[in-house]
Amino acid sequence: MGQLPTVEDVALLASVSRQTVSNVLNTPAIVKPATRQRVEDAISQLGYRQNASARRLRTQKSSTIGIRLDPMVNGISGSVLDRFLHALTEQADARGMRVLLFTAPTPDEEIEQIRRLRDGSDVDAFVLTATFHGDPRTEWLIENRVPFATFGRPWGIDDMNDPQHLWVDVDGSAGLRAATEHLLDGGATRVHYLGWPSPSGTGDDRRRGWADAMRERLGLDEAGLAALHHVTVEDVASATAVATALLTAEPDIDGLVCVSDSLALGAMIAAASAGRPDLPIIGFDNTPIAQAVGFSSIEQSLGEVAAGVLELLMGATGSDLIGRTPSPGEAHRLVTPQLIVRRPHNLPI
Amino acid sequence: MGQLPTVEDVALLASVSRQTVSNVLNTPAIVKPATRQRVEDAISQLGYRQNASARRLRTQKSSTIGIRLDPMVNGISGSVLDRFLHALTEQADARGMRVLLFTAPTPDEEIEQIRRLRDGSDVDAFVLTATFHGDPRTEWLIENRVPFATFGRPWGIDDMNDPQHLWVDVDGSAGLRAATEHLLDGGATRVHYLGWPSPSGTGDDRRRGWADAMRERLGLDEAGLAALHHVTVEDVASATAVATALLTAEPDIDGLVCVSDSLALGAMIAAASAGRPDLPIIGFDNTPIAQAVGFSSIEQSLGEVAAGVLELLMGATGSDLIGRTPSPGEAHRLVTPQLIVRRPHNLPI
DNA sequence: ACCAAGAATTGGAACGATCAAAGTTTGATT
DNA sequence: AATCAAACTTTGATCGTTCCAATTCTTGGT
Repeated sequence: MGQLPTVEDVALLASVSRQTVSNVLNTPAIVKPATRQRVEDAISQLGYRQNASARRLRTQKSSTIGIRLDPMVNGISGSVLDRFLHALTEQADARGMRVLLFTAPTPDEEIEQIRRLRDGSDVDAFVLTATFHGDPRTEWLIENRVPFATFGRPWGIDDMNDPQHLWVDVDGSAGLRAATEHLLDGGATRVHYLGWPSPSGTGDDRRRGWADAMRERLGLDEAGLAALHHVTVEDVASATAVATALLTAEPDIDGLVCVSDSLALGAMIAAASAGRPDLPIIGFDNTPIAQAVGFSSIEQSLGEVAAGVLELLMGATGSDLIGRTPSPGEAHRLVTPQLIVRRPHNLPI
Repeated sequence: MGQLPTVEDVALLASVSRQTVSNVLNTPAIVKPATRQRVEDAISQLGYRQNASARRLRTQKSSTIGIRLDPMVNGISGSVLDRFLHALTEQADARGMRVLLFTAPTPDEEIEQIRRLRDGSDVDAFVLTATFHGDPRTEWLIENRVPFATFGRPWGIDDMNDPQHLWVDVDGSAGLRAATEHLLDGGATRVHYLGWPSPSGTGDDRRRGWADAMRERLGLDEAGLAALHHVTVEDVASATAVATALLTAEPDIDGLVCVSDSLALGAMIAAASAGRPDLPIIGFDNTPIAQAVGFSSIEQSLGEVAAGVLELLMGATGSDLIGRTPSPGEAHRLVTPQLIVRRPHNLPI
């Protein structure tokens, strides 16, 4: 039980050279089947395992993806990043990649961290989350030719189609359209929307899904939409207050779609409190809270997002980082979320 | 902008040898201050960064801690692991360590993953979470001399004081005692407890805090305690049902402490629904849900837990993994959680 | 049988850092 | 001034792997 076996040991046992062992490991196709078998036997007999550090030193690749653990992870929607992380780790593993975490309180310090991890050849590609308008990180990454992909599209109009910026995002608009149409199909006609203050890339996109559905199905104009549109910040208490006012002012409301589960929870509380426990309310993210309290919500398939990110970085089935030249149409991916319908509610009647 | 600079380049610029540069980096104390300064200038002038792979290959250490991303991460308490991960990453970084993620659906597959990461010298210590009674992982790790520490104490009586098993845990008993005493101080006398079915290491420990406080303050005997003790699984809907029954059967209840925020949420819903919106309810974990809905909860200081884990693995201030011989009394750490009091509730009145 | 062309395999060098041991300078002591 | 110890610097070897160029082995056509 002394030293771990090396390629040398395997080669000796299989009566071949180091390089042949290496070939079996890296390019098995060029090794004659009989030889390959002998080497593989030796490998499993010795319990040999490639030394990652040596391999990385030689190849100058780390087979590691870096991702920042968002400090804003708390809050009801925190579990989204969590689930994404899980899916990413799992799928990266299947491609022989590892996921390394780091933290940074600000975008600038994140860039500094990225530089450190990169220069130390600790990480060879990055995944960014929570992109925002005018994000300095993507600019820096492109400029310094660091491979990366983002979960979240860039919210500047020009950047959106930049083939150098690989991104995967969830089609929030489609999600809210589906939610709205679900309510309209159920016979509702006064479906209100509770969203975040504009401008918000994500928020405005989601609102559009609701607005489009309402326009198409009911022929509403902008003024009609504006009358059904309500705004509040991402906070349950504020949402409860706004929704309470809404319910008082608009007693004929028969459906409410929300930009997030937090707002939906606030609305649920307000509805229960106002004696409207059966008002259909739909949230976004399908967080544990939606499951627990029992309201419908729009579920992002984070597995698909993770798969998309890896595909953009590494090609469809590759296990190596792809060069930074995706064909223009292939640099982006929009994943369609799914409406999870829940009834009845669990809040007090 | 061609090659990254190496120690050689730095040495050349500073007119010293490779080794002197290495000494400045690793054991600065033995280098004459003037020389050290010259080397440091050269380093920052060239923007030199140590190559992690080379260093690891030579030293046979990866400076990396592995942690499994729990598949059970969903659920209301999921954010606990999340926050722990964040704290761990941050503090590991301060000690020059990195955190690598992996996943595994079962304990046995987790062991297999650990073996792979270890043999490839990808990771040199592991942090385990969610330990359970008769956990095969800790046994395997001890047997194979893989450095590790767990967040969560071992729930076998023998293992608890094993100096080979480093662990940090939160003193759930102290947390529930504090919560209970807070209610008793406020004048309550009929403080019920809503917990998980026994046996559950964590659950039974938390119950003990409540039971001790009630015994000491009110002189209750076992029968008296049993009458105030209610059980349900970790699920909001079940908790709502049990709490509803409880409120009907025991109208004189004037306080309820719960083993988790999920159960507390269920109880909140039941209380609001039963016309007892002001019944003081206290949860555990201080999840986003407790903040959002507005009930008191017991907060685990995950920063302290992370610090404790690293301290056990690496010594008080070290930046190297410590040998596996902690003094017997120093192998464990129990962190005291803190009661976060919230009023008023945000649920409908 | 012979040879060329391709497939399969080999040994030496290199990746960039640290270790170990030998070499040099410095400063105090006699 | 000579000597010696302590402090610091230098050089060569090494970690385990893959790359590179050279070599040997097959195979099939003439």
